Amino acid sequence: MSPRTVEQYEQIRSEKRTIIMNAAIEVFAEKSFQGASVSMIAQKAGISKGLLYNYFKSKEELLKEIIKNAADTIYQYFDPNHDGILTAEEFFFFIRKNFQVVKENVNYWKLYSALVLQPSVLKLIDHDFDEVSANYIKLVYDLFERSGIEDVEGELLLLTSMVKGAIIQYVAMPDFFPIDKIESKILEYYRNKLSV
Amino acid sequence: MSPRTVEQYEQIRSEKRTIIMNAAIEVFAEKSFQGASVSMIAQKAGISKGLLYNYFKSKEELLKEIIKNAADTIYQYFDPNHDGILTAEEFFFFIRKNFQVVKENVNYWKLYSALVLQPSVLKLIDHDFDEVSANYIKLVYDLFERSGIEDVEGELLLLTSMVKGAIIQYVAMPDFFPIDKIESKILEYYRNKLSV
Amino acid sequence: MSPRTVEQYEQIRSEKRTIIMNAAIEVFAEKSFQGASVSMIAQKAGISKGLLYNYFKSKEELLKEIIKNAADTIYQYFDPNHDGILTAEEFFFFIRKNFQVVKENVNYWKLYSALVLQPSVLKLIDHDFDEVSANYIKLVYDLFERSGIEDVEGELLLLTSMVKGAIIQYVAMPDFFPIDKIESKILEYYRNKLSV
Amino acid sequence: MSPRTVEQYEQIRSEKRTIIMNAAIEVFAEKSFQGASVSMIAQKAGISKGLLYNYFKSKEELLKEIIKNAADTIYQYFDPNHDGILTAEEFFFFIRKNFQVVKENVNYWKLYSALVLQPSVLKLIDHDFDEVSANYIKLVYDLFERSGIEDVEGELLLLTSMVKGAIIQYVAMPDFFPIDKIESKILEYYRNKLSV
DNA sequence: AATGAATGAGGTTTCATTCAT
DNA sequence: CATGAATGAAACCTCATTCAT
Repeated sequence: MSPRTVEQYEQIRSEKRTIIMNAAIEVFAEKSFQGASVSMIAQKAGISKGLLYNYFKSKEELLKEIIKNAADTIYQYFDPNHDGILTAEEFFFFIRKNFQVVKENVNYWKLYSALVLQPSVLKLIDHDFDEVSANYIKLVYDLFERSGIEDVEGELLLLTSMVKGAIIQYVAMPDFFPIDKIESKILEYYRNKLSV
Repeated sequence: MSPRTVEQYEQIRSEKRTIIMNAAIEVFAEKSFQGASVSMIAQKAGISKGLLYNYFKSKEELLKEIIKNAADTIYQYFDPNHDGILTAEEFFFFIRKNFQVVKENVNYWKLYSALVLQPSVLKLIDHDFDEVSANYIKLVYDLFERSGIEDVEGELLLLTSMVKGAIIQYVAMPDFFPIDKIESKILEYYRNKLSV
Repeated sequence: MSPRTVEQYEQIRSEKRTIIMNAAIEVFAEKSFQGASVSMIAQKAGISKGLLYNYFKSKEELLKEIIKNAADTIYQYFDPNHDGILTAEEFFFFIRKNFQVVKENVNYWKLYSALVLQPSVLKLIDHDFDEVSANYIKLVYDLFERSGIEDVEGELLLLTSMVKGAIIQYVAMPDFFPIDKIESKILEYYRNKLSV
Repeated sequence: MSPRTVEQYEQIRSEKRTIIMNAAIEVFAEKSFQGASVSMIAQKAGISKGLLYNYFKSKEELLKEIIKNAADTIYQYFDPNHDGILTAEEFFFFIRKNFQVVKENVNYWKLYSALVLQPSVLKLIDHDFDEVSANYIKLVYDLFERSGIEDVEGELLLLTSMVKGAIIQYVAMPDFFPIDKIESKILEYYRNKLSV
């Protein structure tokens, strides 16, 4: 009958936050940020609307936290060794990792892809990850240059287009789009280009 | 002040419909279907809410009509000569036309791209165009096969990914993404493949 | 069947605004700003909650408009002739007018008196009227000085206290507090002081 | 670590009750009864919401207890010697005490003044003190009569108005309103009237 | 005695849609 | 054809209160 300890409370909060955020990712992905209601999210999370507001001070805040949380997770995956050099091997690893992360978080990426197209919501979210992303692009740029590729900028555009196009088609129809096949195809393309 | 003829009336109606639909495309693209209010659309179209409902019986209907109308327009562009054969030249024309259409209707494609990611809204709209699209893919398939390309399916996946990836990046940031450059790059890629 | 003219719409809006504001004054006076719900106000005004928001963009805004509107009305009563001189006669008239205005707008003054005690709400409202009020006090100050009153500041404090005390007691219990009697008493007090 | 005695427990409870009530007075004065949340009060008291409900069974109950507690305290100050006679000296003492009590409990009086204007909340609270108050008025009435004052009722109205007006102005702006000056002024007024 | 997670009713606000004019 | 006032359902959010620990 003694009251819960601070640790117990913290664990409850942390676990419930995760439950809510996961529920929200699902509903946002299905209905879009604006189309999803807080009631739906609470219901999917198995809690009352009121409690959701105990954990997140608004629907907007909930979205921000989801993005922030995902960004933090992805940082870890992609933070390259900071020697400033990206080898061809690392590049292939990066591509594969990229697809793996998407496959493991389809709903998150669906949500994120929709946000990218929605300026009015996009401006709500932090863009810390943009910098990491830009750094990575820079490393790939250097790799392409070192590998004797002529039109480096064009090749980078092609890379981002292929990858983003594959991801968008996959998250739009995860049960039908053959993501593994396109992944192989992209890797194959670069195997030739980077003439390992 | 002679009374207007039936034709005149119909033309007026048709023009106003277009004005409303264009306003709606803009607002939908900016705010998403759910985030856009009928008031905003009416205001942007320069008419009253009531009149909007005179032309479209609901917000949903308005969306459907936009999609249908765009599909009709695009039919015209892409309906190939029905001889069942797509030449390499026609293929290149098709790619170029594709990008041109996107560049001329950025907001429409932004809206459409967002819809593709939103199953709950997507199911509202007609999918007549899907068939045309599938036919076209079939023609490209045949062309690739005829051209001695080995992994035809993989190559098709790569094509749709590159194009969709380019489009999505462009509509997300039309002022910054170098769409012409990626267009050239894609064309170049197929110039090699199709060994014209 | 022809649509309403702009004038007709303006009249409707103007009349309904007044109806809503009057309903709100009553409910605010009875329940306080925070204790009054928009539903109550709409019900008392005989309209739907939604319509209220067509006229006032928030409950706060409604309060502000009430205060502003009242201030404007009261300006007219009290704007003195701008010769910068207040005669004893004018002073008596001012006191009487003051009480009359309160008696004719009990609920408004009840609301206003409560607001004065509530800093968190008070800061929402404009204080344009404060200046007019300060000017008036200045004129009374001069009158008292001209009339040979010794402790002018003390006498001013006494004046505002008597008047405000009378008003507060009256608005708290309008059916029981003998406002006319206290009014006479105050006037009598100054008749002696100003030895007309 | 000997177990606490019943007395110790009760003292602890009593002290905590006081802490909570003081916190509540502050928050009620700042935000009004309806605008203050139980969370704010608990936070200001430095305890949890749950514990607050251990001491007071509802927000309403907390308000009632505050009023009751204050009334009890004030009884002590003002319960006159029960000989049924109020001397002029005692009257002056009463006035001074009155202002002193207000100055020492600004927030309580601010809260109380706001309540007086709010019938819907006012009816929640006990009005035991009203009787004491009425008795006191009676004693003052007698004093005025004995002192040869002509319009006794009018003079009583003036008295309550002056005092309440001074208090209300003071509690509305305690840092600016010169309460000591108006206190002297009122005392002076009665020194003349009661021709001591 | 003490905590804060949890609820649910009810508050404020928005908006698709209808309708009198 | 055209207006915008009006509605009502449903959205977001708050908060007094309860309860397991």
